[in-house]
Amino acid sequence: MKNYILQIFEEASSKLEYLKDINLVFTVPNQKEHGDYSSNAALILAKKLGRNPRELAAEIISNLTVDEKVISKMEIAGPGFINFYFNNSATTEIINVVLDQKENFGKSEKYSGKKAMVEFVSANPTGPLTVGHGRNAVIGDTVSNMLEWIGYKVDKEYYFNNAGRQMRVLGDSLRLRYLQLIGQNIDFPEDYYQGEYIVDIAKKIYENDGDKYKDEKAEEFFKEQAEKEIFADIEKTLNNLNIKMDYYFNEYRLYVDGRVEKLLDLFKQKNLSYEKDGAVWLKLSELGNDQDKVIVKSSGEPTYRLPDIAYHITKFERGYDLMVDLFGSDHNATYPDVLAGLKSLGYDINKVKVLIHQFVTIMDKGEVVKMSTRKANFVTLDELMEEVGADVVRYFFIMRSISSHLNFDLDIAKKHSDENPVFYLQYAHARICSILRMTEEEKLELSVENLHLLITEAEQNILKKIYQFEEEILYSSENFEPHRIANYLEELAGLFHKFYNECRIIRAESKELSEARIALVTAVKQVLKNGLSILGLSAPERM
RNA sequence: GCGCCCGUAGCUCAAUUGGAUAGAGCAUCAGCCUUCUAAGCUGAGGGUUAGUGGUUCGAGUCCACUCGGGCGUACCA
Repeated sequence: MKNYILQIFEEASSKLEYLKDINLVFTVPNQKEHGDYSSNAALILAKKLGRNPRELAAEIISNLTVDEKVISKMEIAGPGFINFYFNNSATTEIINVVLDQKENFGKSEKYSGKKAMVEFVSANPTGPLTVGHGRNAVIGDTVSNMLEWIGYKVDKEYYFNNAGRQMRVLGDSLRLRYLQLIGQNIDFPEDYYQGEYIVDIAKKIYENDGDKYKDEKAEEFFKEQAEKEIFADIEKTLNNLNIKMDYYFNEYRLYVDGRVEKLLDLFKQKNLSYEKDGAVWLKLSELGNDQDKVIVKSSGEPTYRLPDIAYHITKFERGYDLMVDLFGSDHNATYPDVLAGLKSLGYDINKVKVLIHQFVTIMDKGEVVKMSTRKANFVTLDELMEEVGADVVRYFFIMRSISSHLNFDLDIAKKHSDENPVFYLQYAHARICSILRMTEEEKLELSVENLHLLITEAEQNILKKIYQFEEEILYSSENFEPHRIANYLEELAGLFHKFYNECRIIRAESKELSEARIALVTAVKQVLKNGLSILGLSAPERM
């Protein structure tokens, strides 16, 4: 429908040159009395051209050539909006489209042929994924799905670092737990990893090999064991969340391949770095940032900036048209340095989209739970999923805009309550499945022969909503706003539930109407299913 | 101090380049199942969009300042 209006505006623009000067936007008005779609073009042009907006609106309307079978009415309203009203017979056409395209309905080709990478989770293997990581994981996976729906070929990548002090402390934490286990009296330092999972790994080693490693001096063995076990655990958690990474990228590789060293040379060569106090600094202040930052410490060890820039260079070299980085807000100070570094080397940083999501606040029994992997007072994602299920967890994490803080109330989530919005969506799907099972028994069949019978307000509202599906996905995806899809689905489910309460499907006024309504609810079912799959949720046939 | 994000109904949150009368869910109250799943539907109450000023035909949205909260502000990542 929107495309139709856009088309007639484009036709008119050959006569009205000024229509080419603005970005045409058609919105669905809040008030039903304001029509099905609305344009504010005349208002915007009025300012530009210094003319009366209502006059302009009249001029635009008189230059639009419309098919009366599609649009029943156009009118000027308020200060100069142009409102469009659609014919009922035109709206039912969407049912045929849905039934024809099935699981592809809503997809767009706009970015087909383009490659995107979404880098997310990227937690170092120092402990199980927590609820805190969950939001990152779910947003990243959903954004990946969305980009695929608008045509991108998407790779999902997990970047990690298994070197450095963090990991040494981790390895040593495991070693001490192991020694405790075989009977040695050892003080466990306070600033070591306190989590029970370390003890579990130690037990596993002990059960397999006894005290074989009691004299193991090298930290390497324990570090490797810890990393291996923790990574296996992380992958299992992601798998439980229905997330499959395409690649795991180890920062270490950047050193082995000599990329870090090469980059350092390049900065030096381009006179973008200098030495001071025994460290190497990047001239970020010359590149428009606040201050210069260290890229190699006086100890000779690079800071994260150097490998991070080198890592992003590999992304460019791998030919991605779009690179999405997803971080929690605790990283919001780091990425400008990386981007500035890339830009100084001539890379097009418009291709890099950095998404920052705000933190999850965990509420338990009315109190805020402070999270720290080191101190081990966290709730793991697995624990949460065991209590409420993966669908609920996924939904909770994307139902709010990513720039909003998210309150995760464990008490409510654990209740497995009927009030949960996920169930509302899934219930609509299950309800339709149930109806369709019964129509079979009643020997009623789907038919698109009499769709013109779908004239009630409840039916028309559903049809218009379905029309908006593709544009909603496109808008949400281009703007990286997964929560909008959840909102859309809640609205569609709501319109269906309302329809269900007002209209009979089996034993409607006529057999023809029944069969047209079967076509309608089959279409709704398909759209719900498609939307749920973008969100990575199941579409149950029974509840 | 400085940077980023946020402040909308009792609570959790929505709200297409700035658009028309700011919407949902929960909670509260009142209704709807001998008829396709009541995990549903209908109705009621609930708001100076933190505050002040500005920009304009029009501001929850943009600008300035104030207040309040989160995250940063490392030779940690």
